[in-house]
Amino acid sequence: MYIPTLDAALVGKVIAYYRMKSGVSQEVLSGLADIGRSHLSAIERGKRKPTLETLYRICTALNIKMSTVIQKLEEELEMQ
Amino acid sequence: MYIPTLDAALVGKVIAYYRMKSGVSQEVLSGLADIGRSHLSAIERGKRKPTLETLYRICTALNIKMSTVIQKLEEELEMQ
DNA sequence: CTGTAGACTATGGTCGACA
DNA sequence: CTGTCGACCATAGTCTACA
Repeated sequence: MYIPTLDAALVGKVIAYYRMKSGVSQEVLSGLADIGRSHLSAIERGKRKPTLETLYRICTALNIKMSTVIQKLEEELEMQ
Repeated sequence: MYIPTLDAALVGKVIAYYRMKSGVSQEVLSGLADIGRSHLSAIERGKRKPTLETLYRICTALNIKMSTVIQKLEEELEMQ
């Protein structure tokens, strides 16, 4: 069973979408979620994939559910 | 804004739940998901937290959606 | 405000062996 | 079948600085 790797660009796209929807900058979000700003930048650009922990912190800071973000991600994945 | 760390034990509990529901051993699942068995063992016991990538591989191998697992996790988190 | 880069640290992940 | 350990390697994540 071959499983393709998770598309980092899609993950970043979805996270950026919800951040912008909340109208907050990377700077502010990274501060709220307590993660490095340059790292958040890398995640949104698909240069890095977050751990579940990091996704959790981002979602909590944005006051949205992880499942909401994951569902959006799954929709994007299906479109590929 | 203080965000508590994600409870690794809960994450492991949920993953173990869905693995057992599928009736597959850690050995088989780690093989299907192409991740190390000792690492899967550590995740289920809450000794380590997976990356989004790893969760994705596990869910794909179990033929379930990540969002399903995340929702279950969120239910558990709310109960705490 | 965001992208990038470098240097570094922490931890996720692999593999083999054994209870 | 699962837990654990040790040695390693890979990459997530931090921080500073500058375009």
